[in-house]
Amino acid sequence: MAIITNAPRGTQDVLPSQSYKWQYIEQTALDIARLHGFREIRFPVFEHTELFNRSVGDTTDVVQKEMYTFEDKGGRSITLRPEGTAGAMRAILQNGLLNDALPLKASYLISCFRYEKPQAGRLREFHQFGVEMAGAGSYAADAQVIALAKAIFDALGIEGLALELNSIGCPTCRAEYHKALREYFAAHRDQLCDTCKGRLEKNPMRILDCKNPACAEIAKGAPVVLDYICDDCRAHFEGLKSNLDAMGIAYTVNPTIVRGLDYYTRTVFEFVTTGIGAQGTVCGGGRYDGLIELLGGQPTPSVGFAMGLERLLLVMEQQGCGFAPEQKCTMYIGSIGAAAQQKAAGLTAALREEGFYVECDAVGRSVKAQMKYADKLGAKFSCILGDNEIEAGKVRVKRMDKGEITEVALDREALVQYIYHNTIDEIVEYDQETK
RNA sequence: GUGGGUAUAGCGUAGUUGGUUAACGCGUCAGUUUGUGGCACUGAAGACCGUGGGUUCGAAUCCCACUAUCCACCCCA
Repeated sequence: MAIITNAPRGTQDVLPSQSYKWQYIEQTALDIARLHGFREIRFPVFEHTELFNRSVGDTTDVVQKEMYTFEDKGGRSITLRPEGTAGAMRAILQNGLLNDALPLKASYLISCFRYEKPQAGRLREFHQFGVEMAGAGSYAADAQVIALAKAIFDALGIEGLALELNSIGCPTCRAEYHKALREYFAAHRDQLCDTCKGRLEKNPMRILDCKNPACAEIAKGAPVVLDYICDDCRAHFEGLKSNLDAMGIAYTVNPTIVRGLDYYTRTVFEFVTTGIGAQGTVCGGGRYDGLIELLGGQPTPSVGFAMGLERLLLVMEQQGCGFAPEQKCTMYIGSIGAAAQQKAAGLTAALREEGFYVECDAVGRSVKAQMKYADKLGAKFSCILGDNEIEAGKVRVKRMDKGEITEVALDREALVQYIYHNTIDEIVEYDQETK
């Protein structure tokens, strides 16, 4: 079969047999966030390019080489969102949401686009769940946001994610630190890799993150941010740590976490795993106290995180986590002949109104083939309607797992009663299991 | 952007000293006597062997290029 074209590079289809996993993850994240007071916000897939240049930072890799940017027919420069925070914050500002009681708490479930080389856990179109908490500058807000991420992982049954924490200070003390770093690395300039030589001027903190063995070795002796942050930033960081301790959330301080987006200040954190390949960051976030002001609003401190849904799914599959199982067909109503087909269609519609998942023949198959199909659907019950049944007003309903056949009156209420009585045991069992 | 692996029906695979109709499993569809699934059996559909060049009498098989995909670097979720 000749297909016109394949899906674009780095994109992925989610097939009907897999979509329930996505629905489960999405619903769980949304629900848990709701318990923490975060309500969903939706905003455009594309924004003015300027928004990302300004907020994400025009020296970052994301902006410099990974954005899907194009000119629309009105001559505007438009960019497919490479992340969620910029758009969410823009929407929050534009709609005046910060005029209500603060903090403003919002969650989002979005697709993002980055022109990168695809790899395990890295796609060109990928999906994120994230939250923003604006108007709360306290370390307590950081702790709550981190606790929410943790709660979502727990609810999904994910284990063993390591929380790594760092503070990169505020713009004032970070300038001090940059200076110290430049001095240190300048002394080792010859041993640095080429990219790091470039980073020396633009963003020396990135050198700390370099995987090149030579750079990593030099970085070991480099000044540590935490030694340079100002008293306020230090107090914030210490407060966060003790708050996490109080909540029983384990973490390690990792001074090399830097984050690739410019808007971060003070707290930065990641939840990482080693089980799904090289792209082990499942969730990343931090504080961005200057972002709203940068976008033209009043100075408003904010925190948030984003988690990669594809990576979350990889971790869950790797760990054998359960997903809410797909709903199986409750009843298959087969038929022989046109009159019976009509009757079956009517009954099917009626039982669907009752909230049952019911199927009937749409192909015109033989009785035997219809039964096979019912079996493939995993139908709990089946029956076959023909002239005899219509005349007698009764139908033989088969319970597929046991093969038992019961004669039931051919009407909506009788069938509902039958289904109810034959599934009540399972409902009770299920309730007991979930208690 | 830089490396390395891979590319044969929907899925998973076989197919080397290059030689006629490209094989197998799963899946799909139909049937195995009259209106009842799972097992078994029979049969059918389904492949321009990634694309384009080249070598050769002859290429799924050898060579080159391209593309896609996977993994890693990089970057990040």
